[in-house]
Amino acid sequence: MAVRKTSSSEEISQDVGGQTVSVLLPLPLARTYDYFCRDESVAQPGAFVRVPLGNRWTEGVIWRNGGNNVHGIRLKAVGERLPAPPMTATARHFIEWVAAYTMTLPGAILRMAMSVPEALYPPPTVTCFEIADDLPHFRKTAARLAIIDQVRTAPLLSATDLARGAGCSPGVVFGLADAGVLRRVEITPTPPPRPRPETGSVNLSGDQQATAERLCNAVCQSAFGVFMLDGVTGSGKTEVYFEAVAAALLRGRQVLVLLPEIALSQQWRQRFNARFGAPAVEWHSDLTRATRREAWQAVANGSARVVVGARSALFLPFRELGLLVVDEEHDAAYKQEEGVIYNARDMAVVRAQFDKIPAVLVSATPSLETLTNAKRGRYTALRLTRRHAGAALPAVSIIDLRAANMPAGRWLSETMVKAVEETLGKNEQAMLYLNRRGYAPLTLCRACGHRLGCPQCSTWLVEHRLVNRLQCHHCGYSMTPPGICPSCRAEDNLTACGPGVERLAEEVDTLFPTARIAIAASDTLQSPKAAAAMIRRLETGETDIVVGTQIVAKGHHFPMLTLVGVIDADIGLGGGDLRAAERTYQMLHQVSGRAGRADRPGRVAIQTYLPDHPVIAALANGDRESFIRLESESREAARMPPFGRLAAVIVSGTDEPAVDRAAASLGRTAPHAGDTRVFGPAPAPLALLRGRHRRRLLLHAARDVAVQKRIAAWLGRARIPHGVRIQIDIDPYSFF
DNA sequence: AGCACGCCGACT
DNA sequence: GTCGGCGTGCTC
Repeated sequence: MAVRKTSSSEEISQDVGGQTVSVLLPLPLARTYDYFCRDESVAQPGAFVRVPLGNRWTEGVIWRNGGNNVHGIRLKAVGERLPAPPMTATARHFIEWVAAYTMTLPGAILRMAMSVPEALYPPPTVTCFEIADDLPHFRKTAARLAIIDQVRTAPLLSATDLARGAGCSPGVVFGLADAGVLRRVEITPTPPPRPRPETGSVNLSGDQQATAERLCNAVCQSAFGVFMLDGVTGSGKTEVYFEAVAAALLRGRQVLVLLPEIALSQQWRQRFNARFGAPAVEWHSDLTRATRREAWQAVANGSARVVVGARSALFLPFRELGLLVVDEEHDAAYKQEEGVIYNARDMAVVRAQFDKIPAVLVSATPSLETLTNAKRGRYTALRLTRRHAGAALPAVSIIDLRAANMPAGRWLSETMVKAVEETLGKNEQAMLYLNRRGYAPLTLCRACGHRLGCPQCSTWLVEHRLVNRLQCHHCGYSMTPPGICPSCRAEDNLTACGPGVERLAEEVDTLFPTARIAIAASDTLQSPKAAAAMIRRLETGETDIVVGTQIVAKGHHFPMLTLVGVIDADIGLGGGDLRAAERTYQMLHQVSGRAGRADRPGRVAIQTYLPDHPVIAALANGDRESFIRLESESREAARMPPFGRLAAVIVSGTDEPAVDRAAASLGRTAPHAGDTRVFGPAPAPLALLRGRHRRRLLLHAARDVAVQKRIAAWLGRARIPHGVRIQIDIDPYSFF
């Protein structure tokens, strides 16, 4: 068989032996690219391969045998097959499904599944040391003896680790190795320790036990099914689903637990370690490159049995997934708003369906979507209604700010101040919740009324006094607060408007000068270490009052924390957001759950100008059911999700008139079938973001309409000018 | 996503 | 006279 050499050595003509394969590349390309494959053993669908592309090389996945019948292109040959285990057919179908659903290119989804390209190659080895068989004579120094002692107690450690343990420099280790006392051994990364299902099993109450058994049965049947685990704060939801995790482990299956904010889940980790005697493998964006590679490989080779991760963990290369848990399933953090726009909770259900395994959606305040699916019988509802150890739910009181006559620049009403005083008087702790970072959300000029906005986004700059900056919370922009008004040049007339947690802490400090106050916000607790330290100070009683944003609402229990004060319950209730009421309810319910967990009864005080709002009323009466019914009825009447479907088409670009023209043109050609309507174009939630102007069209359809087809047909007719980008957001969340 | 090619401003 | 800015276009 003649191989015709071409100009480039990897190019090859199609008429020689071997076969053509379609390779999906982790790039935003419209379709798979064809390559020539000489070796039958390489041409396996799912195999990770290295292929030439232009003048470079890239990794990809053989998507199928046989090509696209491209004409006039000289196919290049697959370079090599990579040693990573091949992608399962299930994973490939999942990628295609997500691409079709989100209306993005399959390559963009594959990129999420191949986020660590170096993990496709053999892991680098680490040089470790053990004692040589025949010890030569050598000079015995204190440091050398300390190292030898280390090697005897813990063999096969790296030079760095041995040196750290012996309290000397790694050079000593190399010296001993050169002297023939130690032998070098090349070690591949040690697999993560295995969680043991039998380690710390706990005594579950009757209804906890019954619920756990339902989940365990589902795990053992290895069939698709979705469970809504709906339980009040403190009802032991985590312990219950841990039993299902144990069941999956016993059956030799992998488990994925999704958490909305993994970096701040110290308490979850502690509970997992206590129950299983080993940590879960973590996956989130803050991992270092090396840790990411190890984690990816551990998942792919099966040594990672339980993974706890943020939404992107859904695209890890599990081979034998047996259970998928979405904790805090209602949390908006599951919605990815940039790049590929998807909701990890919904995609988790789809992945469970492809893998034929149970998915458990866990929350104390399930989303209306999940509640409705349970009501329709698509999901199995499991409810835990009792707080364990008999802890009572906190008493909720409403503070009507209309009657409080709040002086300007003050945000704690007299009633709230008294509640904090009483709490501190009993040597208990208080949490004041205000979902606004920084010192003040707005800076304005008293002389001319000018407001300081971000030059690249349609947002106000937020003052962060602790770091003396004005910051945009949507792009990286920040500036030093100017002494004069940029508009009218008036001096010393810029004034902070409204409170953020920093300003609230200032007020608290003047009111309670002896109290020890902590500020907890995502920007004051950037690292998991800082967060852990803040939590520890609360646990040990070194903090009396914590002033925090939603970061404090997540599941931490502090036995001495008995008062939760909500400073402004009305943030987020205004505006036209479809889920404003639902989200506010979920947030305030969650933060309320921080009050009084052990034997001390908790109380919650909520400041509001809208005491009659259904959300506030539901919180005051502890009546979730009527709130949900009301919310559900109003959504159903408007045919809004989950009783109808929404999809947003976002038109963006730097050239504002061009964006407007493109958006208007899409508006004119929009589909208006009987069951479909398009609203807009209107300025998008952020009309200017990072220098790009944004317009939005909103497609509203009946629940059974495949909106993707409608949108594809609509956009297929449109001519989109250069420089204008179209993004599609199926099931949009944010409406501001 | 990279990376190259291509046409207009400040340097040796 | 060149070096280089990033705009647009292609990669089997």
